[in-house]
Amino acid sequence: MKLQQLKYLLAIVDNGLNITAAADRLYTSQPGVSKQLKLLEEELGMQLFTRKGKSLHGITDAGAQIIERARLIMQEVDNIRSVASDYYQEEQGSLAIATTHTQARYVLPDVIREFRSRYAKVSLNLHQGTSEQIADMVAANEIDFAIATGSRHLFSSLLLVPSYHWDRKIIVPKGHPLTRLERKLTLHDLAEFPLVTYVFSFGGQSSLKRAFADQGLEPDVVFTARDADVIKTYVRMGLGVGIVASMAEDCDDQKDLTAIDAEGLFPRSTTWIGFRKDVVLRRYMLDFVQLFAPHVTADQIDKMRSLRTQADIDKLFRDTTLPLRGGCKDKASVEA
Amino acid sequence: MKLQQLKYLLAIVDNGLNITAAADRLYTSQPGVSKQLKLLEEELGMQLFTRKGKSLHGITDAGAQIIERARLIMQEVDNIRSVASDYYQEEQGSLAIATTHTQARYVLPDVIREFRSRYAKVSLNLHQGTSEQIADMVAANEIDFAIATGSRHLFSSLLLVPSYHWDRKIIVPKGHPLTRLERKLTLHDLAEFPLVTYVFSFGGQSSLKRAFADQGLEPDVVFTARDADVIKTYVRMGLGVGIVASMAEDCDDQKDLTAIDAEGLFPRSTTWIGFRKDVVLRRYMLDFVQLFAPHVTADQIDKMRSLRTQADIDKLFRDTTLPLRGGCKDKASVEA
DNA sequence: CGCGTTTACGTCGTTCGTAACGATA
DNA sequence: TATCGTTACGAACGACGTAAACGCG
Repeated sequence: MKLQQLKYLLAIVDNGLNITAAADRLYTSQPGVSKQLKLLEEELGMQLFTRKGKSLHGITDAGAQIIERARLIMQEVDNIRSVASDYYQEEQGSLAIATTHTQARYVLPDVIREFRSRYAKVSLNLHQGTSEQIADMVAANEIDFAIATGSRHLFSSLLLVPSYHWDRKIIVPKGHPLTRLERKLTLHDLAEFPLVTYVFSFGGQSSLKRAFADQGLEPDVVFTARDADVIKTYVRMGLGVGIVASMAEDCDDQKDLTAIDAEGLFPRSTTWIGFRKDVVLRRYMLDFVQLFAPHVTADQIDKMRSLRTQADIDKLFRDTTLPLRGGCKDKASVEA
Repeated sequence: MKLQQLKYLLAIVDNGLNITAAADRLYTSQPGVSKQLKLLEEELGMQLFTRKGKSLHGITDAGAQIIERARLIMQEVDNIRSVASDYYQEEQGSLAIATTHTQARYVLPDVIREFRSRYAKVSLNLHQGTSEQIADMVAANEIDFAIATGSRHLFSSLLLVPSYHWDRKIIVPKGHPLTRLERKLTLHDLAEFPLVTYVFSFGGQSSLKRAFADQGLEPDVVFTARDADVIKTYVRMGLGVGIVASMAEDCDDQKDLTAIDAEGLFPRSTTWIGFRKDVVLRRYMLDFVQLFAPHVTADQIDKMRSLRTQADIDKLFRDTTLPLRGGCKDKASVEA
């Protein structure tokens, strides 16, 4: 048995049992891949795949178990390389992050600026998508970190570190009736207006819709989008009242928009950063987590290296209070 | 990186960082091993070992992590072979069992006879030793199953399946005063006589000594041995009263010895069979467990394949009542 | 006949064992 | 000088890629 045979095996599986496609992906010749598979099957004394003529057509029961273990092996091979690289070239490597628009647009810029200044040689890859798309990238082992809100059920193969809380903000054009409200805004007030908010992808059941329903209200959602910038654009057009994540409030918006704090109106959300249980975290990766979730102590970061279950993580952060993230830092002008 | 390099690496570590010894163990040349280590270190870009002159003298920090992962990889390689072998040659393989004398001499013969008749082609290796020696064999990954009583703290890397309970039996020469006792035997009665029993290797603190101490008694242990046959021999010589595991009562003993049930005098013991968490169990191994612990159902056996923590095992057997093992099957004659 | 796999074969790089050399205590 | 590791080198082996054949739809 050779590591290369296992690598080829996984490539075949990951390319729909098409040896030619696997060979292309591996930048090698098709007969070579074919031969190594044959050799592996001969050594193990069994067929890993069922055949239909010459083509591979399915995976045998034992084959499935073997493939699973082969994945584990290749993962550990990567981990060995990681440990070694971390040792002799702390500063070099790559970091792939998958996240949603809100994080990528409003939260990560500061984090990434700081990270880049510290690790100029680490190449960064930011992948953006819905929670489901992020989960797919996780499953394909294409990313190092996933950052999202809620949707924990989609990410059971990751360890999730809770990073911060956030509330919603109501975005309206300047001079909108809601800005003249003397008292605290209520859901009833909101239900009076057409609403513009996120496509309900995160959190499964929309916590937003439920908040209205709990008060017997049915909101008039006239438009949904996946990102706050689009929502704001339509709010500017007067299409309706925007409901966005508090981080999505931009200081620049204040020229023509007013953000109203919606703290308490909707359940508070928690954003987490997650990484695969079975992957070695390099130094710069740990530092990234700490930059993203600054409340995490150096001690906690070091302990994370060895933890392998979500229960361990939960225990580690049990007594930690998460920060609450707002949007525009210039508080005075927001109030004005 | 090649699997062979990892294999060589582990051989070096397991032979006290002596490359020559590792090469001998691997049935290959010393320069070959040396070279592959060099290549591995070059590929990883770091030293796995510290050197003193040319000799290896220690393991670097990162090296230790890498060695650990290499072990995992080689284990999974073995597991892949196991899965394959189980698939195409159910009947062939080997089975190494480490256990104490009592099991090997009195309990396993029946189990192994049955096992051999079912799997004639599986080569059996029975290793005998104290709990500590068994633990060493487990650590060296030399055995498939460990069977012992108590001593759970020594076997945290194994999953332990509780198999049966047993009490002690008191062994005396025929016509001994204790055989003429009209009432139930007590510890006070026993404390009157010199005692012959096991070396206190299993269970750490001797539960036997404690039982006496709890009643303010100090037993006069005149002789200890590691196995019941030796104890019986000395009981026959009139050295003292023997205290042995109930399984150690042999029907043949009745010619010149009398066994007295000591149920209730000492805490009941539980014998378990354990296997490494990280090893694939082959069909014949599962069958062996079932032969050894017949109260385990086929369903439970199948589930064991996927369980990986002791808590899972405990849960699986929570509602199972263990059998109580005695010695000589011919009850009537024992009473006589 | 197109698609995908297997077979055949020449080339090239790697591994292996032997033998000689080097370093250490 | 005994022990242990490295270097050197020729032989054997294995992996790779190209070209051609095969089997299936």
